[in-house]
Amino acid sequence: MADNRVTGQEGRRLVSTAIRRALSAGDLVPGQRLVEQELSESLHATRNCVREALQDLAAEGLVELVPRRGARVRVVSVEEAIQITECRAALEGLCARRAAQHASAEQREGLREIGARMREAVADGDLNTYSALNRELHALIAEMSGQKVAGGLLDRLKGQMVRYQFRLALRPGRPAKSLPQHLAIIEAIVTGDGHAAEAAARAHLDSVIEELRATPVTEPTRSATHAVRA
Amino acid sequence: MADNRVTGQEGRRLVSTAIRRALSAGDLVPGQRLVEQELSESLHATRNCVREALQDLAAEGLVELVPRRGARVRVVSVEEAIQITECRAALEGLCARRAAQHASAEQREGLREIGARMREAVADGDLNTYSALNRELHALIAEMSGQKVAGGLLDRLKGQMVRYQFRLALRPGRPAKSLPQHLAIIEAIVTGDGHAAEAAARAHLDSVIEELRATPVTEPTRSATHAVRA
DNA sequence: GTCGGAACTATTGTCAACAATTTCGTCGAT
DNA sequence: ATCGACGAAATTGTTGACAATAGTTCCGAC
Repeated sequence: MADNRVTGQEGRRLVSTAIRRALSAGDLVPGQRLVEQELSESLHATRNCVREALQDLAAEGLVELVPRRGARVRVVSVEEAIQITECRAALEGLCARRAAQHASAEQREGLREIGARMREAVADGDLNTYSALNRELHALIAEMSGQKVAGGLLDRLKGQMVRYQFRLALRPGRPAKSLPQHLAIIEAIVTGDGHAAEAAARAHLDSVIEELRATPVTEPTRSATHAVRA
Repeated sequence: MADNRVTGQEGRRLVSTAIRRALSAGDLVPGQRLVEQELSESLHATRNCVREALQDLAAEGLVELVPRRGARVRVVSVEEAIQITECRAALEGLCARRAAQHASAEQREGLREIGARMREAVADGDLNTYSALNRELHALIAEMSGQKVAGGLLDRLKGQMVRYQFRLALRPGRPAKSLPQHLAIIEAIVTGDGHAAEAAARAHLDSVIEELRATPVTEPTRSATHAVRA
């Protein structure tokens, strides 16, 4: 099984997840070219696989596909990141409201637990755990709301934000600011106050927007030709 | 140029728009199979074109792509249509608010004009015109808001609703109910009252949800194999 | 008559070679 | 030195044939 090239629709999925991973790991930077042959060699897949995987990623808004000129990692400007977050505010507000309205007792208990663990993580200064809990919280709220459509849209939007989310989480003082916001969302949902839950979710993401506004402009990063690890 | 088959990325676009059109015209019903060869013949395109177009449509949520089993027109349940409309409410609320906040004087004037024409169309009982103005209004608000991301998501969501939108517009008494709602949205945006604009947009779509709830269940429509006109 | 299975058909998936296009470097003229 | 034209290399796009799979029909045994 040394150089058995991956193929078919399975390979297509493998290739796209490999690129996705490389993207969120920072191995691929925005603007970077994605050459089909290079990828097919480094990932041991057929060019066809790679091609189709790139189409999928383009449909998700992760790469930009210019005809006859190949694929690039899509550059998400700060302005666009702000707009994405505004959409997230609207959609997560919806999810929070619905979650508050009809969540089971166990689900509410689960929320409370995540809140407690978040408090702990921040107290311990454990950024990684806090970041993971953050994702877990937002995902749980989306699931609790029963809003599958909104959940799908949110996944999409978050996928396009990987770079910024990474950057924001590392900001000094960020956890101290976001923790109470998260706790407020949890409190409102547990209490069953839909209106408050929506307001809290919106307030949280408005704060993220504030943070984004203070983001230094990113240089267009034209070069950086490097491979994706298999 | 009788049977010069369309090809390439241009053909891909042509095929996908042809299918889109057939879909919203009702020539293709939910659940219907889309066989690559049939389509390539009726649309004078290569199978490759059709294949790629189908991928695009699947990415937009218009068709369902089952591996080794081909493409079908995706069936959108009433429940899902409701969820889609809830997302629309959240996103159009955002757009209305932003439009109210920073729209130019000419844009506000344009809104007012659409409102007047809507009134006329309803008074004349001209359903087609009213329906067209409806789409125009929503599109204009999205554009005025400057929210490109939200606009893109909304286009996507509306695309999945074609069948229901068609059905709802024909409902007796529907225009009489929706006209004042549309006028309220316009009024709030023209006035510059973001909060009211958001509330009005939401109220409008909540009313659409009410209407959807009163929709009879659609039969799964399994058969109906018919061609797409070129 | 019904069930199971075997051939057959219809349909999608894959590939490798070829075509077309862009990009980059080189060379010559001004 | 700068600019433009030309050509070579790199890269994407396209095609048609073939492989693999799902669906269907038909036949025979019980």
